[in-house]
Amino acid sequence: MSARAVKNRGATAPTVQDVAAAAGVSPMTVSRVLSGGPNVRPEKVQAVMDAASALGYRRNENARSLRPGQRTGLLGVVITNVANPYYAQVQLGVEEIVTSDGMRLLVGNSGEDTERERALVNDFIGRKVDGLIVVPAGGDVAHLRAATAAGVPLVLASRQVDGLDADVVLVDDEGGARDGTAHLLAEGHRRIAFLGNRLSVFTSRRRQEGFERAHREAGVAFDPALVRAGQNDDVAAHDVMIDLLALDDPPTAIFSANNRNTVGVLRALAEHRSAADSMHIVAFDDFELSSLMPFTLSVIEHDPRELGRTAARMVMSRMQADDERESEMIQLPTRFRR
Amino acid sequence: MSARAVKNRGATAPTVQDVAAAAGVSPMTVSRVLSGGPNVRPEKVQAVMDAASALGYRRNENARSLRPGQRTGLLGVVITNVANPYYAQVQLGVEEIVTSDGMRLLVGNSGEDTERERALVNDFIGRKVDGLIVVPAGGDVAHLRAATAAGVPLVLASRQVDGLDADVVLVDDEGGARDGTAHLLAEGHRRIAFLGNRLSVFTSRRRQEGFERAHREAGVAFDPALVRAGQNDDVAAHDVMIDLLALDDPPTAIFSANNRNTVGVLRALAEHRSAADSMHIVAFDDFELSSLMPFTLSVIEHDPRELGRTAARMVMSRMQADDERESEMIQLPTRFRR
DNA sequence: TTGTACGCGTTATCAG
DNA sequence: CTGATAACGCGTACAA
Repeated sequence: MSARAVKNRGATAPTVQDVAAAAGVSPMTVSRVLSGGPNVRPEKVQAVMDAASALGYRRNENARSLRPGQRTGLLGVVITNVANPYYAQVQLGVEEIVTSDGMRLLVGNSGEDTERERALVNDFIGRKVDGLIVVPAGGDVAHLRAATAAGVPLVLASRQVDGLDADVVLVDDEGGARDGTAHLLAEGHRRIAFLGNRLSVFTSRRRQEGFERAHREAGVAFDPALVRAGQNDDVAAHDVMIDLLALDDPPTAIFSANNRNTVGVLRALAEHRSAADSMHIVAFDDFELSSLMPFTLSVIEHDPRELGRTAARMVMSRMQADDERESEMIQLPTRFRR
Repeated sequence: MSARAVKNRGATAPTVQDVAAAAGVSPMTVSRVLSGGPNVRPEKVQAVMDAASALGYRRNENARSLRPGQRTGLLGVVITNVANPYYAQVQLGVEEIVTSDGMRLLVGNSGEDTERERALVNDFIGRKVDGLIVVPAGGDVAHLRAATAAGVPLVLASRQVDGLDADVVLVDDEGGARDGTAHLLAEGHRRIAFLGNRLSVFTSRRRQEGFERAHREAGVAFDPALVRAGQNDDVAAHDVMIDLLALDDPPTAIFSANNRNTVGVLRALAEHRSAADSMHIVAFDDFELSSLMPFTLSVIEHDPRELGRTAARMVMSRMQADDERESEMIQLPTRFRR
């Protein structure tokens, strides 16, 4: 059978009208049957079912959602970086929850770009999503405020945004970073480098605060020259790490604030085995096979999938028409693993 | 400002009508302006723009797509496992291409379950996606055939399906597996274990064929007791690997057919350091930090993101109304890295 | 250059 | 229990 034989490009999809005609009933009866509506004679139900499957009828969800009071069953998810395994897990957690209600995911990648995030959010609103889960890139939040104003339930994931009243689910960034740093300090390290994203990224700021708090609590001053915030990917982190190793007085331990930085740090250390042997690394975000790494590596674990699930539950609970609760904040725990 | 103050749950979103009224023109003029249509007096254009932004108007894409000849701008993507970093990359590649045309991704996770795949595909068709990219779970393909019959361009990614006439983009599974296995044989290994997914999974079958071909070409018989196909995740692979290590005559090398099995293999070897030291592992699918693993590990690399890009290009080129080409198959190369 | 009328596919309402 | 009618928001065809 050739491609041509089975294609059907021009053919318009069958509609309720077609099914109705084939079943010898009115479109309304078809609609009733397919929506599981009551009060239809069994024989007609059968006729409709037969006609529908014979014609390969599938309800046009877009037309359906046009009617007032109908949901689209779409959830918009805007993520800063889908390729980051961490966020892939978040996406999976979200899907896991909403799929049981027959909802579908409209997924967009912002690439940490506020402008792209704005475009995605606006597009999703235009597609009448029933809710939005956003990992905000930061910067201007007018589009997020607009979403809320448009009555679309919004949940922020991983990152909080100033001046925006919305539900948010976070990881205990500061506490986790504090614990990890405290561990290094307790081991006697006094020159601990910090590698993280730029300070405008919520999680990085919080993790840096935890790093600083641990120092304060231990009564140890940290060297600002060892604090490097601004690496968005592993390549940049690698270069910064090489820099640090070249210092006259290099760090004896590393605190890496996220998995992109960790990858760069480890790659750099692999090129400097001698330095690596005495180096203790504490990494925020666990990653697959981290325990097999040939380094002294401890991780601050947390559960991205659970974060996705939590965000999904929050947004779904907001979809109740009569929901009027104040916005809430949920913080998920971290766990230090030596 | 409290949550309540800014929410607007009941308010219906502004429509062309509202914008028209505010701008003092007819709805048609609004539509023209927003679609970039020609022949509208500049002052009215301005009035419409102002009114639209003042009201926070966003075109209802669902209503728009209802009109004949209009696209939804949606692309359905069905993946077997979003949490697998490999497929996360595929998703990213797809998005990268289609986003430049303003298209959005409807993403679903089938979890290797044909039934869930069917539900997703049917739902996506009902949402009038302009195209579909599916990593098929295998088994019954009636729903995929139905998609094609409904005129929805379909591209299979990673895996081929028998008896279905559709575009497909694959990795050179057999060639890659053959190369990797040949390398082990050339090194003198004679007892090479194979760990892969169940045989009904297209890629695993092809990779196993490559494994066997390399043996035939080298004139070496492989021990069927060392061929273990059926592990879907790293836990199962770990257990199988432990089994293999316990054999009286254990393998001296491992061929792992995918990244899930590789993770399990490495975890098991980490528990048996002595066995690990003499073991050479060849793994299909590269993974982050693979080069830092404290094992003799070679990988068969390929580019999942490029696979996603290719699939996206294929499906987009099929969206031309007059497309009548026969379906095609593109196979992406692999590269062996010692 | 601008406006009116209609229909896309669906379902709520109401009459029968 | 069933069907006719209308309307959801938008864009095309046609009229002005």
